[in-house]
Amino acid sequence: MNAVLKDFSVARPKPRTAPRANQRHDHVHCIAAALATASSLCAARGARLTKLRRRVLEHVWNSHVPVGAYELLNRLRADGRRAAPPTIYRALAFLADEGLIHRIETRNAYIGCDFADRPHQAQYFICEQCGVAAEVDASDIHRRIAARADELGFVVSGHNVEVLGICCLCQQRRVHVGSRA
Amino acid sequence: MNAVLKDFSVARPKPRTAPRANQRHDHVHCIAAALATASSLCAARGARLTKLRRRVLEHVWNSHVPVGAYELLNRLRADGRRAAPPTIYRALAFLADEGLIHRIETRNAYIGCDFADRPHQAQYFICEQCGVAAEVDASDIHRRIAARADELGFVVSGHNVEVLGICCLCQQRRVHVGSRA
DNA sequence: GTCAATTGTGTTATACCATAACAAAACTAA
DNA sequence: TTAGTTTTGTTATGGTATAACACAATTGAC
Repeated sequence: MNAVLKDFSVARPKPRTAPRANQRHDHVHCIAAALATASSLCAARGARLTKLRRRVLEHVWNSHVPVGAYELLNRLRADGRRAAPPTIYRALAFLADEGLIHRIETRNAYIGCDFADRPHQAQYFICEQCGVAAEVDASDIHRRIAARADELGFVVSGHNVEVLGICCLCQQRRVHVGSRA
Repeated sequence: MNAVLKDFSVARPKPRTAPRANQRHDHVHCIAAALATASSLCAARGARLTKLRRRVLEHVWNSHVPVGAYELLNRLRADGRRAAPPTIYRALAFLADEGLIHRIETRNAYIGCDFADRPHQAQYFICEQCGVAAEVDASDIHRRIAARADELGFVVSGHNVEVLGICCLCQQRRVHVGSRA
C-alpha cells in the first residue's frame, strides 16, 4: 500500500533534517490503488460501490487536498451527469460509512482515507499553505487521548484530530521565496 | 480558577474507579469567574470588551454545552437587542481572537475557554449524550502530536482535538436506566 | 468640548454547507 | 415478470457564515 506516499509524507529516513527536494509520488497509481482497495473492500462486505459512488471517490482522490461537497458536485456535472446536492451527500455518506473517506471538520471538506483496509483512529496534518492533508495513524497519540479519557471517566467512541501548520514542502518553497527576495 | 470544575471533570482523586454521585459545580460562580477573567485580560491588552461582546460571552458561558451562532443570536434578540448574523459572528470572532472562546468544529458551535489566561493547546472531550464539552490542556497529547509533526517535517501552528464519547455522568445515568429496565 | 480618525454595530443581501421528503429508476431475488 | 429493495433524481428548505455598505460610538489630538 503506497497510500502514505503523499506529497509531504513521502518516506523520510532522516527526521529532524531538512526535507529533501520536492519528491512527488505517482498519483495515478495512488488513485488506482485506492479505487482497487475500495472495490475489493466493498465486494467483500456486499456493499455496492455503484458507478456514481465510484466516480465520487475518484473525484475525492483527485488530490490530497480535501474537497468540498459542492466542488464534487460541479465535477460530477462536468462529467455530464445531472446531480443535485443530495446526490453528492448520499455518495459521501456511503463512502464515509465504508471508511473510504474522511471528513475534514476544519475545512468542511472530504478526503480519501489512506487506511481504509484496517480499523484505525487517524489524525490529519493539514498544510495551511498548499491545503494538503496528510493522514497518519499514530497509535501513540491515540493512546495519550485514551489515557486522558480514562482519567476523566470518559468512554471514547471516536476522535477528530486535525493539526494545522506548514508542511515540509511548503517550508522549502518559502525558503526559496525568501532567498530570492 | 475553578474553570475545570465542570459537569464531568470535577476533581476526581480516584481515576479508574466509578465516578461519584452527580456533583454539580457552582455555575453562577463559574460564569462570574470567566467574565472577570475576560474583563481583566481585555483591559490588560487594550482590547475592548464592549457590552455586546460581554453579553455574547455570557450567553456562551450559559452552559458547558457548545452553542451555535444562531442560538446565540436568538438569545441576543431575547435580550431585546436588534441583531443579525454579522453581529454575532463579529462578536464571536473577537472573543475567539482574544482566546476567550473556542469553536467546536464537530458541532459548528462555540464554548467558553477554560484556560483563557494562559497560552495552551486544548483538547475537548465531548459527550454525545448530554452534549457537554470538557476542555483539557493535556501537554502529553500535545507533545505526541508535536513529535509526530516533527517526523513529518511539519511546523505546527495549532491543532484541533475533539474526542467523542460518553461522559462519566451519562454513564451513571445509563446504568440507572438499565437497572430500572 | 470639537473635530477627525478609528473602531464597533446595524442592515441587507447573499454564498456556502447540508438534509427532508417524495418520485422515478435500477437492481435483486424469487 | 413481478414484487421488494436499494439507489438516484428532483424540489424545496434549513443551517452556517460572510461581503458590502451605512450609521453610531469611541478615542485621541487639539
